[in-house]
Amino acid sequence: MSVGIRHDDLRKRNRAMVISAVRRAGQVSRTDIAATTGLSHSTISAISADLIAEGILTEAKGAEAGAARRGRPQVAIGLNPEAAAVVAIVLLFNFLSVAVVDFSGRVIVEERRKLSTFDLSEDELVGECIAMVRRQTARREVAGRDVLRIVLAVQGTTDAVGREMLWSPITAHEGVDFGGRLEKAFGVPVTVENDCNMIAVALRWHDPDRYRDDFIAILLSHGIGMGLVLKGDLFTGTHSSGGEFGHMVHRPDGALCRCGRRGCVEAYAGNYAIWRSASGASEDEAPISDISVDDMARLAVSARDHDGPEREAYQKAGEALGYGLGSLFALIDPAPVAMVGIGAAAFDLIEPSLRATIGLTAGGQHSKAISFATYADELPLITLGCAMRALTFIDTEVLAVGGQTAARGKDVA
Amino acid sequence: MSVGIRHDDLRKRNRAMVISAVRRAGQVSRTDIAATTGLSHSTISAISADLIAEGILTEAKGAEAGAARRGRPQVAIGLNPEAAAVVAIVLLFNFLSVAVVDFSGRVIVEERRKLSTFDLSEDELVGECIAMVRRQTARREVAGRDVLRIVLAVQGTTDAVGREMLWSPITAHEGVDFGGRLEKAFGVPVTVENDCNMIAVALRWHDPDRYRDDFIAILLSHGIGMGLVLKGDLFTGTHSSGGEFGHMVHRPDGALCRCGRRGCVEAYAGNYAIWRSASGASEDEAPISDISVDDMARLAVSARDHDGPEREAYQKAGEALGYGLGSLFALIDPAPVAMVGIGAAAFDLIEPSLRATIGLTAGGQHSKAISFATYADELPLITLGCAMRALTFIDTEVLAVGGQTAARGKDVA
DNA sequence: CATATTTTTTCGGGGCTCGAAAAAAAGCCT
DNA sequence: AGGCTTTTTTTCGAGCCCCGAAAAAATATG
Repeated sequence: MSVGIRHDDLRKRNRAMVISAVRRAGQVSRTDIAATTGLSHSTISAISADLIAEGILTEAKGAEAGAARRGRPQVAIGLNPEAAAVVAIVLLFNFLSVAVVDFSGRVIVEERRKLSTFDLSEDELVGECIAMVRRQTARREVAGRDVLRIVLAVQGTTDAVGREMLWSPITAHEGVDFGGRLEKAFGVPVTVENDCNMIAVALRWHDPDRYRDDFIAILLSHGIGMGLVLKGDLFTGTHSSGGEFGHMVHRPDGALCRCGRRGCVEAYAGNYAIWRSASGASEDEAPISDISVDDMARLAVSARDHDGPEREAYQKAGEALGYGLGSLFALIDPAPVAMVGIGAAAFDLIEPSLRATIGLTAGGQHSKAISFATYADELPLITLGCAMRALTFIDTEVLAVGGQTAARGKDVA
Repeated sequence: MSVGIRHDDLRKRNRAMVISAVRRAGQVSRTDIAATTGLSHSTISAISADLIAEGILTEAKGAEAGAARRGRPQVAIGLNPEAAAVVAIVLLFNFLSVAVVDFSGRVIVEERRKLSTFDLSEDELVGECIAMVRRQTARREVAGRDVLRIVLAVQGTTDAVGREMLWSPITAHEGVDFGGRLEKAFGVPVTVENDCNMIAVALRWHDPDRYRDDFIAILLSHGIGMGLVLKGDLFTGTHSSGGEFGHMVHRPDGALCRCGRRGCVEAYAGNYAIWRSASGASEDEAPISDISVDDMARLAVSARDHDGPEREAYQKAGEALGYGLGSLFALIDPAPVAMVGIGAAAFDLIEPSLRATIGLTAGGQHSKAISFATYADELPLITLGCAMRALTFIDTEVLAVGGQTAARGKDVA
């Protein structure tokens, strides 16, 4: 807002522009970069020469597209996979995974493991993360790679600056400073992010045509989470990761929610809520926490098979989601929706009542035009989101250091 | 996202930075500008010399602050009031006002008038606006001023680019192209904005300490509107002005709303809803539209005087607003709230149930810390918002033309 | 093998910001 | 009163950066 733009910022920004153009396109010619950035050919030539000299980009001479057009052929520029590496940590209920990703976004090594998150002390929880990162970065496939950044995604709320996990359903501990503790352990910048926000980030890279400037990712699992991209930017709260769609109020004084309050969307549409409803239990009954993916899959099969409380439970979930989305759309206007997670595998059971309900709301005008897509497995998306977030951070920091100094360390060797 | 930053944009941006620094501060020295923008003294000196030469800024030699400090005294720089003028049009239910405002933000002339908006044809509605603008800009106080921009605020939804009024409670006509038609009439850029959004813009200028980066303005009048500022930017929907807080769903299948749907917040908290509820009418009864400000004032007096349906009606309104805010806060985190309009004059009747209710929601954690302020009269705020929006537009356009060309027309004479 | 075509690099020019030094405009002190 | 100190503002040269035009490079075509 108040900070002016210095003369040397200019190069910085334009370098960032070039890197991000290459990251988006994969392989591009200088001419194309000039076209998409609006900068002149001479500028692009100078900047890309620098970036190649610094080992950030590479000319891909092999594998000519062979368009066999007249004139000097374009030379494709791509990201140098060895320019850097990042670590993506995903911490969910009873589950931890770590992936090491190269500068071009390819996963080099990965580990996934179950663990009882709720039984661990705060130190143990952080320690498990650190241990797995150490184990994976020590593998020989990673040897020689410079890990420049770590991003950890966790269920629950995080602070807006990515330092702490404020609250999470995976543990009773609150305000865990994952950022600080991982930074101390590894000496590289670390941010902590909400899992659904990372899903949203991932979708943009996964399918940029569908998920461009405005869309919604809703995670249907034990709880209900949301990641929101508006006007091209990830939406976060003013202090926290925000976007607690699952805790918008569906019915005042309604069903008991895992959060201890009543009537939240999640208290109707979370796995535990569907399960509770299907089993005929009272809405006042405390949510249970150990419903497996297989349990939910069987429940869906049963609901598809015959009419009954199971089917009705899904229908109620659809209603809650429909009213919630209706209210959300009243605020932001309708946008494409991605349904992610095990609940998305039962979206056929949810969709009819969801669409019917959303049509009753102001935000759901043109409800037929609202498009839903489903992604049953959230983990790959969360990992991808973490990786891309880490990489784009680097993209705008490599540039900052770059230029004359070229003090990126590893390249000197 | 994709557009690079050219070399000549640099001056443009820094000129804009200087102008906006002056607009915020009113009267500032070059040294202060250098401090707030982070640019060097030499740059500020050069830019401010240009802007003064172009008649955009002026040195205020008179009225020395007289701090009597040692050293060369600062010379205060301010906006040149005669550099330009803008027009603020406010179109509400049965009401129209036009103000002409100078470059420094002072109102030069103003007219307010009642008219039966609902009985007018589309052409008449636009015609009334044009006529009043012509009348006011023709007054001798405005003589010689160059009107560079017009902003019209209207109740209801507008499109995100500020061209059309999409829907409004003040008329049955939809999709009225106020932007295009006013531009044709006056030959200057025109944008159409939502009234509550302009209230939010105004609050930032009215009380920048309280309303800085994140806050909510809620208009409590016949209907319920909202203007939202998040992370320093006015929040709008993806396609429309968005922020239809009044049409978030409070109770599924609940009270009949003016919009024809059921259970909206507005159907409990709008004037017509409070009136309906206080008069003991069914929630299914069609909303009436002719409740005067005086009627509502009397209703509030009666509610304060004795327990009964009047008081209960306000309490229900507070509940609806509380659940609505709770859901909103779940998405964006709590933020300061401004209650605006005639309903704000009865906020004492609403507040207890509102606070109690919001405390029941996930978004309402720390509900005691949420601060409310009230502004009973919305019109001055809407006018101020339009004016400031128009002026800040000019600030970033004057600069674009400025520089060597100096083709700002009027100055040449 | 010369020509046409397209991409990329080179080169000079014009702008912009910055830091340092100079100039300007006071108050302070002897 | 006059020189000194302090603070603000302007001036000036240096260093970058981007752009446009022209040159160079690399390939298909005839």
